[in-house]
Amino acid sequence: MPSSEMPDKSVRATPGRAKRTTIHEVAKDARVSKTSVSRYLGEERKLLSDDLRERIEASIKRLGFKPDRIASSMRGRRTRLIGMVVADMLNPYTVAMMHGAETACREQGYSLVVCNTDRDDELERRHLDVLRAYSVEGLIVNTQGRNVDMLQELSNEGLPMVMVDRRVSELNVDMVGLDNHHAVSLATSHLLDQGYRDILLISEPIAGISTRQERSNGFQYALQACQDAHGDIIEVALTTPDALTEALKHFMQRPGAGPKALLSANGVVTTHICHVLRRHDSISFDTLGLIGIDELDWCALLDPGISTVAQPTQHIGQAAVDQLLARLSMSTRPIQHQLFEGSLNIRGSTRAR
Amino acid sequence: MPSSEMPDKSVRATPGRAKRTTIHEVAKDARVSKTSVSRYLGEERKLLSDDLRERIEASIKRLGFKPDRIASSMRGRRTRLIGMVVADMLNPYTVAMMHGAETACREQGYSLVVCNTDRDDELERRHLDVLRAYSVEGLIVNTQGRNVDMLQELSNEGLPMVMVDRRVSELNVDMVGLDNHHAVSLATSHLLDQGYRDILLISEPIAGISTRQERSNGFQYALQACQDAHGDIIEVALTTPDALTEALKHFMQRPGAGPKALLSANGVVTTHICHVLRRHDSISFDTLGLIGIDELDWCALLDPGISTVAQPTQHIGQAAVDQLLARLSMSTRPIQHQLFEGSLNIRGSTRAR
DNA sequence: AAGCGTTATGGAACCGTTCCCATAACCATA
DNA sequence: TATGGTTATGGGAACGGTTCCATAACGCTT
Repeated sequence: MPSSEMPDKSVRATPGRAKRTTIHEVAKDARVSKTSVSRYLGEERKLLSDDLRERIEASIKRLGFKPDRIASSMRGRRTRLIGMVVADMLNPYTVAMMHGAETACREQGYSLVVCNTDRDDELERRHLDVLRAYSVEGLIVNTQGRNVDMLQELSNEGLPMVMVDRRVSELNVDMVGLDNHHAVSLATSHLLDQGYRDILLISEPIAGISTRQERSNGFQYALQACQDAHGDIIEVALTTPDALTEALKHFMQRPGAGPKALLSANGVVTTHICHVLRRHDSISFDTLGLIGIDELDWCALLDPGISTVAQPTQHIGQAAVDQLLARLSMSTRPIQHQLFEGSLNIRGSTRAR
Repeated sequence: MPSSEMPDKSVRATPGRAKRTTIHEVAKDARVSKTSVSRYLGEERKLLSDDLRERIEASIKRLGFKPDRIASSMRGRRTRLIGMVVADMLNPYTVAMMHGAETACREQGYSLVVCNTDRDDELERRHLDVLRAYSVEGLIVNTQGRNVDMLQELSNEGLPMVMVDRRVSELNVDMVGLDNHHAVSLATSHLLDQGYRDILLISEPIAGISTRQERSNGFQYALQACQDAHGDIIEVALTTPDALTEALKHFMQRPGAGPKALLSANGVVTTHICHVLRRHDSISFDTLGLIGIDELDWCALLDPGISTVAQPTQHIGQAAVDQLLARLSMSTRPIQHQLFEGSLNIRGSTRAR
């Protein structure tokens, strides 16, 4: 017998979903129809007579029945899943926001499917595809903003969506984030108050990301309050570490209008700045002020403390979920952009002398 | 007419899942049966003739059809979901591990449903219930270990499961984590090498959590290498901040066998220690050494640098997923505990003088 | 031309729920 | 007793796919 080459397809061992007690078996056990069991499970429980209710309850307990959410979402069309697409899962801001969102979801009976794009557009598309395929009931997006078409389409299909942290102007959906103008003006005026007169805003490449743009604009605006102050903005890609080093060196050497300070546009930038400073001199804020947007675990730790503007990150995540659920139950409500105010934490890094 | 009080049930606006193109419409459009379309989508594509294949492909493109994963998981029984239950989502270790897991999932076509228990047993149970209800194909658990019965049950039902970071001895499932004995011995010998002779291990309450127990045991074992060294272990609940402060004060004042050092059992503890130290003196490691398990963003930053034993956190997350998928395709393979080695980062905080 | 093994295709059952609709049971009113 | 209006219950289609099984179509032998 000639053995024909043929891949063995028989292995396919454990099936994904284990066989469990079904509503049908409960119905049989309780001598009622599956409709009644379904009623018991859902919001129509009050329609049932005491008799049926008790029998069903007993059977469910005896058989250890747990309803299958997947099956129920088939006809019922409610997956109770919320999708979340984030650009950078390792960013402390993102983490705290996720945490707030997860908590809010749980409290409302939803679960969160988290997707990380690592700032990759193609990955973002793929993730959106997947989330659509799972019929998530809503989408929280922290997007790079280069897949507007796709997001637009999803939104048009009726998928509730809320942008978080960043807004995409073409996208006509709810948004939750920081009042960047206020935050940056808080930071800038503080620096000016402390006597700094030559200020450098360090941002990641703006590249159409609203948050960065707004912080940049806000900075320029806030500077105008002080005639004799000079401000500059520099965009550095953190992927090329030397860029930041060079930028800082250049800033320090350049003759300025007065005491120098850095304004870091976000937490990741702050971290990088500190690493660069540490690598060259040991960190001292006698000759160079520093304030950053985003509070980090260690800002109070690094002697003499780094001043920050803190975002209410967990609230933001929570608010995103709230918005989503609000829209879910009232799709016609007006589009809403919900901005939170940052709060200033003054520490040693901005006590000029 | 007496108006009877009655809640308005009619609002129930947008349904969760939008109406989309179905396999049935594609079939009609391509003049084939839905079976053929299903074949095209699945792994039986090679069974189709070129003619059909092309027609189906064209129709799918024209109609913009995207298969519904929920529906396909009904009969097909593969949800392509992985559930992950973590004790503390804000812990940097957890975050990095999640990141590794998310990446691995995506690469294998799975999605991750993340649940945070905030170290609450009841919440853990609820989350497990939910994940079961979604028929996740596998479970990654970073558990408090007080719901063994439930985890056991899930595992018995055939749900592949892998514990991460912490092991629960009663649970006969795969595990991925750090070689704690090695890590702690790395740290301890380093301290001894540097001449520290009075060492305090600071841990969160052991409370049956394997990782903490192992680090504690490993510490005691490693100490034996040095006759004239003295070691102590203290468990502090970080929820009562003064406990740690008191413990440190007591340790510092007590007469010791020689130079004193702290060994922090994990990153969260390290953070707390630094905060306490900073609040009292300014941090200086001249009179007190410090090394921590878990590398943190800022350990290199805090002058003169905090020594650590770093875990390959992302690898751990990735390995957890790998294990899960391996078991998914071969349920009979032997239980495996996969331990990674930590790596020592020597910095100024352990250069005794 | 009949018989047989392959390959390509379709029909229909099925997965575990929800929901629409029909109907039985009951009470009140005419 | 007939009529009508509730209320409690069940039957079965539906959801959007997958999979089992039957069969048509096609060579290839004999």
